Amino acid sequence: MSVAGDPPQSRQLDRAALAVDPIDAAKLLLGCELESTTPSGTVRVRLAEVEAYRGGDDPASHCYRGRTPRNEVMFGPAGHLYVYFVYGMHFCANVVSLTDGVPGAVLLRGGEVVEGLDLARSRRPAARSDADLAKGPAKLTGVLGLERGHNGVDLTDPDSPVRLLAGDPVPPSAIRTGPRVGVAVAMDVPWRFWVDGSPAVSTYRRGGKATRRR
DNA sequence: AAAGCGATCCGCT
DNA sequence: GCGGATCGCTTTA
Repeated sequence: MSVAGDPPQSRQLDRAALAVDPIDAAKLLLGCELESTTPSGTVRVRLAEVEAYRGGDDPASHCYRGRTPRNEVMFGPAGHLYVYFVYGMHFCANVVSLTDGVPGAVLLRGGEVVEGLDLARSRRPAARSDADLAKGPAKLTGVLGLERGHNGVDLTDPDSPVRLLAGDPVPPSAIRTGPRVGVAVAMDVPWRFWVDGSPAVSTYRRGGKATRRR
């Protein structure tokens, strides 16, 4: 456990810890903190909800149909940030897991702002409460100021603009699982993980095709 | 060269 | 609870 005087680097996650199956990486990431620094300041979020995505065997994964310019980062080394653009107006962020050449990642779906509250509020004026600031994947990238240019950043490098830090560990008994949000395939696998009772867990919605009538 | 659709959010009912 | 906004990536002709 960390002592008051620990330098920030000592809390930084290392690549080896993340070079594992996305399902294990997802559970590991709960309770960890993502911190981003821009000219506007620093915001840090404690992760409360994540989802695991695998590669060629996962039809919900961006890597299911092979390597393209868009998903290239997911094929690289673990511990890097994969940022993609969706719905014409939003960014979502993932932590790359597994090893070089084998795709896999963990989508960051929600967390609580633990530093830089004022900057976070200014970035998301629509938020109705502080718990709502990073409650959702695009909301989370919003408070951290993550955009296209952050794709590929190494989260294990102390000099990166975005860093991944260890936090207070979440006891396994506090971890809940269920199907992933908004995906219309592979609904049988419970690869969404969240911290029981956290106010920063997004509300569940089923994927479009899966909600079709009859 | 073109069209469809998505790992979503927000405002309105 | 529901639908519109909005645009880049991927697939298909």
